[in-house]
Amino acid sequence: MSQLQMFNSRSREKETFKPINPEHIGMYVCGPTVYGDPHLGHARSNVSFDIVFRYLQYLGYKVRYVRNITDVGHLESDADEGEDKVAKKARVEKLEPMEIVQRYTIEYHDRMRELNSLPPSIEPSASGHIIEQINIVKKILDNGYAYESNGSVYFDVQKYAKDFKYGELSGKKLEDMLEGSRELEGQAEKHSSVDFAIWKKAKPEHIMQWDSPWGKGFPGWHLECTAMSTKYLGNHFDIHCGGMDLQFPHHEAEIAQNNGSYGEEPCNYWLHNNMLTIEGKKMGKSLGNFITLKELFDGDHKLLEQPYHPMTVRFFMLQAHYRSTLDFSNEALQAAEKGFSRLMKAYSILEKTEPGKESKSDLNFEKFKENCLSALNDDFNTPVLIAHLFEAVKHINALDQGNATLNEEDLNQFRTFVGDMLFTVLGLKRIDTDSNDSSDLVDGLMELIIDLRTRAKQAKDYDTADAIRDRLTEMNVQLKDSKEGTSWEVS
RNA sequence: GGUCGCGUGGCCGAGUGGCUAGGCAGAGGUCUGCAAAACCUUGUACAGCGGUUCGAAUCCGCUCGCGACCUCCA
Repeated sequence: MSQLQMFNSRSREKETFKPINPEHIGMYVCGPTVYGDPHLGHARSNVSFDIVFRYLQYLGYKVRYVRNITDVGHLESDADEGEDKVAKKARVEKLEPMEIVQRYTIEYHDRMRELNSLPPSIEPSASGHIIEQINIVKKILDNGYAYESNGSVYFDVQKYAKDFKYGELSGKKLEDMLEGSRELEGQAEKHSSVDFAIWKKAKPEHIMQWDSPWGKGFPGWHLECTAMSTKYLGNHFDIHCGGMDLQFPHHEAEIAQNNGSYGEEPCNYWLHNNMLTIEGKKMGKSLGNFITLKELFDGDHKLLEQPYHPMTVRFFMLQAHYRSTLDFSNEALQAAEKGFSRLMKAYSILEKTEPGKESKSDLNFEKFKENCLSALNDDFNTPVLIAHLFEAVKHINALDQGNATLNEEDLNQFRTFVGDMLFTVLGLKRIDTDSNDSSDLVDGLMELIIDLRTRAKQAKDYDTADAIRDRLTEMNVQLKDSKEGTSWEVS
């Protein structure tokens, strides 16, 4: 059996995963800044690392999954200038900042639940860890890697770079960064353009501010993750995840802060998911082409031809590798919708399949299982896993059509394993599209209609039979004739 | 401008020196009164030009095209 390998952004290589503790794993994911509706990009990141969480658990590890809520400190525009995102939204909406935070945190949770992502073990918020953040600032100051300037505290990148390596994660060279930048006239708070704020002085009118040794202020954006990851996972843990766009400056700053305060890097493995594109362009706030999950699920956006079920969206994302860019289009999502439906129908058949006396099938279960797990072990390669599961669909259909049989033991292990892959690891779940969610009355009426049509057919009154079918089609009710009889589905 | 990545069949998307990716669409078939659905079978490919090699979509070089980060974003 292959070992779990993951692509470590830190080394730019796939590495065999070796946990710090043989049983327990610490995993930190950069969560959302809760100042707006969760969008497709949030879903991609969330689903990508939900798979990591799920698979590690499937392998038997006990995983502490910490994912933060950023509710203060994340500034608009330039790294250390501009307004706090949450505060700005609060001003625009004429609400308390914490009302904004509450609203969008709930939105995020609701959407992620619809995507069937598991909640993290701990979900700390930045504003709830001000004391911890102040303590880290103190440590960094004590170690000499930061300086106070006019009530703010800045990380001294050039001094830090003398003792540690800076820029390795994102492949940046400090000289290049210094060369390419110019000092801002009259804004000499920062000694250098490459320095970043770890504590920011608050203007009197700033709504969110706390007392600190340096006066009233608020923490720098990068600091929260250092404070909360070290608090809940220790100074050095296993896996840190986030979007590729966070690699610089956010994660680079985290490494610097961790080194600058505790003298060691935060984690062994850095995992980054790639961006989602819309018509080949990155989806982004500034481009105005982002689609919120609510719009996607409701079909309420000018780019959308129809609503897409959260499970379709999840499956669509899992059909691409998390480190590849994924291009969004109606065509691609509709293809995913059909493929997903086929996969789920096959599992339903597998559930109902009766065991035979002996096994007569082309299925090589051990090989199939190994293929599936090898795919996951190869840096969580869900598209390859899904390809193998579609191979299983062929075997399942063969069982259904009597072209193959499995004895009870073989059938059970096959069914259990396929179910584990689909539901436990990939986190998919079935969509009820057939008569399951309709009322007894509708079921009864449909039974009556189908019976009348069947009688018409038996009497060779095809005009009536076709009229019934056409009228139902107009109402989006599809009749499906088969040897066993006629069933129906709302399309 | 600097740094990095990508270009696979009608569409999406794996693979990364020789061995079928897969899904959707298309084509053919089974079933059916017909159709749909379902199931089975199946064609088309590695941006271009050179090079390395017994052999390259896969390695190297160049060209073209696209994108990302460097500035808020998952």
